[in-house]
Amino acid sequence: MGATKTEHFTSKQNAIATLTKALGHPARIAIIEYLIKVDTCICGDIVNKLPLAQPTVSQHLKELKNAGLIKGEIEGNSICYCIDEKAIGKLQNYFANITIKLEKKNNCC
Amino acid sequence: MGATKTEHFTSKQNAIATLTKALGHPARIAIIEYLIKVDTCICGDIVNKLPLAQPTVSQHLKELKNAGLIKGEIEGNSICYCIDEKAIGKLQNYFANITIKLEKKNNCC
DNA sequence: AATCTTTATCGTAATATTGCAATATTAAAT
DNA sequence: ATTTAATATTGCAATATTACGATAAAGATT
Repeated sequence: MGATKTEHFTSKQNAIATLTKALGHPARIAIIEYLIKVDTCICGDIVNKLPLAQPTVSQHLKELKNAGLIKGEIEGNSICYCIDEKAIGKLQNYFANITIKLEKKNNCC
Repeated sequence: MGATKTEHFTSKQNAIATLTKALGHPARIAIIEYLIKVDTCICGDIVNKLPLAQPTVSQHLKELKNAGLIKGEIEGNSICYCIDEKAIGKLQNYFANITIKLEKKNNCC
């Protein structure tokens, strides 16, 4: 095997898993953090900021985009990638909700 | 290759990526949600609640535990797994922080 | 138009993940 | 002491991910 059995889970569960999976790599966390740090969205130097080869960075960006975490357009020979607030919002909401539920719960461990 | 170059990223970035990676699978999301739903922590029937074979569930539980998202002990022939609030707290904090930073930022896309 | 600069894609090797059958383990129940 | 019931481990096949060199694409610069 090796393929995730997504069809057996709810669409909500798959949606969250898609987002968390996309963030499940330090390079992609670093990309997100860099996008937050820079003032504008134009960040053509993102490759130089990461300890990875250019094709690798490009691939990570693609995965973040596929997951809906970043949006952006190619602008000439530079690029404009931004964080998609909606995706981050979903995650924030999800974990805030879990936290609330955990507070009401009596964990034995 | 195929191995993540963790050594090139900060320990904070790796820490978050470890947590998100562990949640990057719908089965593990489903496990977390089930642990929240059940009243007590004793949830020996978790295998029956998931559309996966017992060894697969066991493996997912192990990964969640390795990532620090759940804690628990074996109690005889049943098991007591709980969510580790600290790990969820870290994630909640992380995304809440990003949300705040994004609000202050002017995204162009 | 030729060159430069930047990002994307292709191809591929190394490694990791997913899933499960078979088996082991471990403690409770009989 | 056996059996039962539940979880863990092992081994393995299928698939996915990670990383990068080589190359392509596409607009900017000269």
